[in-house]
Amino acid sequence: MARVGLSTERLVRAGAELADEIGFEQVTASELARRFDVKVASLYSHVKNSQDLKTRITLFALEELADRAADAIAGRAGKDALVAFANVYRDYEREHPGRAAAARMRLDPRTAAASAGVRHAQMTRAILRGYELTEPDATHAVRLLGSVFHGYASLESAGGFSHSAPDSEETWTRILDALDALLRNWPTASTP
Amino acid sequence: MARVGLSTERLVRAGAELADEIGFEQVTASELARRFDVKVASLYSHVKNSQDLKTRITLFALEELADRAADAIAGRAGKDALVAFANVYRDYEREHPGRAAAARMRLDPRTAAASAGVRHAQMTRAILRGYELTEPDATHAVRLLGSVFHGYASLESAGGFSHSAPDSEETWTRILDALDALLRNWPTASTP
DNA sequence: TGCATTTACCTAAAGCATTTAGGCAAATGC
DNA sequence: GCATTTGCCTAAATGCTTTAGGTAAATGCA
Repeated sequence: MARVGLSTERLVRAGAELADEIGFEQVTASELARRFDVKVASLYSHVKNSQDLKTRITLFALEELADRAADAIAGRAGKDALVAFANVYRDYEREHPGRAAAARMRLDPRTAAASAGVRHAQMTRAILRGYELTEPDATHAVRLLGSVFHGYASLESAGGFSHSAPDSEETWTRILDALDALLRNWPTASTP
Repeated sequence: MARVGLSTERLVRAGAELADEIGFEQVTASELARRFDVKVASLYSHVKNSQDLKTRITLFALEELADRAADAIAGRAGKDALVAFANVYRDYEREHPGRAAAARMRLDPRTAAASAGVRHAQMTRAILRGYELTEPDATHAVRLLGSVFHGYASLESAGGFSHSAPDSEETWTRILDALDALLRNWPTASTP
């Protein structure tokens, strides 16, 4: 019985690739075992169960995404940083749709708190250094940006903006313009 | 053999309730059959398959949500309409988390085009009548609002904003203030 | 090198969800 | 009151998940 050389690491990476190919929801232990030409039960020495596998793929995607974002914002500030940062999310969605879907998966609070998710929030806050926001407005803005990036990627990948003018590319640019303008001129109080 | 009185309609409604109780992802034909105290195979006279059931729950949720939104914006305009409209989404998420998750499920393009999803887009556009936006800016703004509502609900339900100050309620209010300000002052061109 | 231990993958089996085929009894229509 | 339709059934195949226990390959140490 030849050994294939399974490991948690290899399973997670292969799982991420599989997600990009067939969709994150479709990633199963069975399919993954098939890819490695191995019996399903063999995976259970490396991952606790199917849920554990998916969680690890999510954590992997969050890390990868955070690394890319960190690269993108290094040496940039203001709108330049905002655009570079935002484009990381959008590009990741296009390049790795399965991993991006994984990155949107709900994690239990403890796992989430120990994930690269916190790096994402920190980087978003760093972007805001280029704008003059003080607490608690900075936090509100972090949450707004997170919502927009998350929501836009999700809707766009669901095909929400395709087959209608103007094209999604154009909208994305204009949304970033709008967010930049908003951050430079964040309203201080409710204006009914 | 007593007849329970299954129908597609009843299955979908019960499926929606089940989703709110145990989560949309956890809704299965088996669990639904259990609720009706009926054998699983019996469901297959009323829905094509498990995917069909989920799709119908999604369509149902989209309709219900669109009806609520229509009620909310009737007789309102400007920021008043924007806030009422946005709150429908947020309240629905809290009141019916499973249905809200269903409403976020990816539909195939043909099904989506025939769904209440188009009403949502139309209503969002109607909201913008209170602001002075011309095409293509109105479309960009529709997409931005969709992204924010979608993204915020998704992140909030995933617990993204809990256990940290300021509370989510406060952020939501301030985000709506910000969106209102942005729509009243939508940037016309790129401002580097 | 030779043997013991650990490790990696295996077979077997049970549990549960999905789906189809075919049957019987209850409801419906004439 | 009988024929037809309809609703729910049983039975069975398929596939994914998970655990238990076995065997052979790799590793380590004398």
